[in-house]
Amino acid sequence: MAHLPIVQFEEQIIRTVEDNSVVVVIGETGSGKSTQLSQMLHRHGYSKRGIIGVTQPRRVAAVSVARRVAQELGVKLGEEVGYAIRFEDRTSDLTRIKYLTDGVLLRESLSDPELSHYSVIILDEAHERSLNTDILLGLVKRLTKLRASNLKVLITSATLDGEKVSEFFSESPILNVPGKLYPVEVVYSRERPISYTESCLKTALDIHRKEPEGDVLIFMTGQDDIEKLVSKLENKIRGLEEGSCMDAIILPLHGSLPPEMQAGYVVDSGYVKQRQYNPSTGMYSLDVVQISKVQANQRAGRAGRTRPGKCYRLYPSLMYQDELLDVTVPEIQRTSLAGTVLYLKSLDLPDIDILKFDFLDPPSAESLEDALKQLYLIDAIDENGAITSIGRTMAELPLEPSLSRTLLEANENGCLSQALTVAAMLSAETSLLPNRSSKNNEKKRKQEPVELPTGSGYGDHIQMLQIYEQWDRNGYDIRWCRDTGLQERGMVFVKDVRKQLSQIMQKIAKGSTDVRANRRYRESEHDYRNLRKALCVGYANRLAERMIQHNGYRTIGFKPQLIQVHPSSVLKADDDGMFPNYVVYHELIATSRPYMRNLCTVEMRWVSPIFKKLENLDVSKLSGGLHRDVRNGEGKSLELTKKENVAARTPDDHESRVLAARERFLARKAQK
DNA sequence: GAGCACTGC
Repeated sequence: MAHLPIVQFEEQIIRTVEDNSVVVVIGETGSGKSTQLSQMLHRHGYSKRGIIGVTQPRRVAAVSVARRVAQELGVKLGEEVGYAIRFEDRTSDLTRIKYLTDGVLLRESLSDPELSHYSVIILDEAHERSLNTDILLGLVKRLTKLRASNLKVLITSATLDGEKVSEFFSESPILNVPGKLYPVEVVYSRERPISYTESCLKTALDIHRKEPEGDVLIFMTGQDDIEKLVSKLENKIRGLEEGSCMDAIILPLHGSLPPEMQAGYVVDSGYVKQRQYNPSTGMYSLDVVQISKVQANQRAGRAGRTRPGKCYRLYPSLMYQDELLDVTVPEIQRTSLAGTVLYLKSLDLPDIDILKFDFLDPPSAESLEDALKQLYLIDAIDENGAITSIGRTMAELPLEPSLSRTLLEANENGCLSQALTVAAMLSAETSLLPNRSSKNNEKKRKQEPVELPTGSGYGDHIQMLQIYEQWDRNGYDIRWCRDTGLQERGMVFVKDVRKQLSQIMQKIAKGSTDVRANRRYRESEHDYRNLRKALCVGYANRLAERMIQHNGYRTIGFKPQLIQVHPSSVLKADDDGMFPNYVVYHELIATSRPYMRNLCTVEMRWVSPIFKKLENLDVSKLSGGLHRDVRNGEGKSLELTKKENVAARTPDDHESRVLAARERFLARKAQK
């Protein structure tokens, strides 16, 4: 510990914390800030009146840092030093230093908005600007005013961008702690890369042949490119003259492969694949974009962890200086905010105007209005933007709003156990299903793979339900997952999520519900009608309508977009080559084309309430009066038209009602 | 024959 650079600053740090309620600590990799700050404050008595909480963006970090600190203090993990991550709370009444993911701290603040158990909150790795960290920054800022006398806040960041955070916390002091990196020499390319994979290949081979021995770490944008480069490198290295240079081992490193690597050389392509959300179309896209200067410096830093290193940037230094953004666009500006807005609404902050919530980097008004619109469509807020009792209950569930809403509806519907399974399966996100085209899978397995259910023609949600039920029938045997090619780790995660959701739902429903996974399939229900109905209510903000005489769909409720069924979907066209008229989708994603991923067929008659709601939608009212003064009159006349229309309807004729509502909706759209 | 980068409750 004594060798960590931060230790020599202890006195200065404590003095600054004593005099200020917020302190920004800039410390590069290896400074020891994650393990030492908490211990320093503990030594100086800050853990006497409350817990010292340290947040981390990732679970592994929370666990490993807690373990280290417990070891350094010579205490048993879970006693004075503990951690809390989803599914795992290793703290006790003795705990004085608590490491936790920032998601867990957000959950805690739902039941304890002033975070009164804590005397100190350290937001670690704030430079990563994860969505949860950004929400916490805003909440903690409020707390420093509410609890000025008994709360200390430390924000740590690895970059030199501390001024902005300091400004946000009304000019709080910034402390700089040097890191423990070895020098890294940066080499730029003379020209911009034409094909960055080709440049990677060439540079890696050059390093291998000409530079002294060492490991090479290459930063690329995706699994596909990585796998291609690995096979190309293998071929080239094999082709090199024997004895002309050292042998090389080539290892792919991406999402599904856990280990962290040190390196002597870094090759930085200058690009990253980034996911971003477009609030006007409701669509995500995955784009290869230039990295920021911060990212470039972090990549270079990876060369200097264990000894001096070298970083090859496959782009000219002018491009670094003039084109790369200083910092990465924070996640809060790249994601759908429905969940975030619902969370904030459920906190009942006195300054209710979500559009004016104090974010370090505020998301666009458009993005917030999109979130409000979506929440309105699924009944989480009313037409004035106030949170409903449904919305309150939804916020208690660790799910995105559409799935929370589905669970509540399913609970009314008598199909909760099924909905729990679907919600848990979708929480796993990274595809659990075997990739049919993957050559490896087919070669590896000698015997015929076990056939998986295909959703009975109702789509991917139903397929997920059927798969999980089949696993249940097989006694949750992990070998069954292996035989069917399902992701084993992923399925275990689903089981954990399902258990957690079941417990919360039982609490909400006061224990009167049956959440057993095997409850439904023993009965004779084959059309999954109630479940699909519940999904239609939960996904009211994600509805698509098939175009006439056409197999493409049009999104409803967004700027209309032509979208296709994703090729990975189990939903196939019927015997006439047609898809169903209406579907709800889990996600819109533009890759080579705009696609809907994970869909469920719904019936026309269930869709009419959605059109009705869209018809009544007035975003200016939802956003708590932002434009209310200007549009007041217009809003009133619209109310009248709506009532007349309701009166004129024949209640029985569902189809014509849907069509009429749809027509009005489209007409209104065209007027705008 | 077209594909999903990370992470979290």
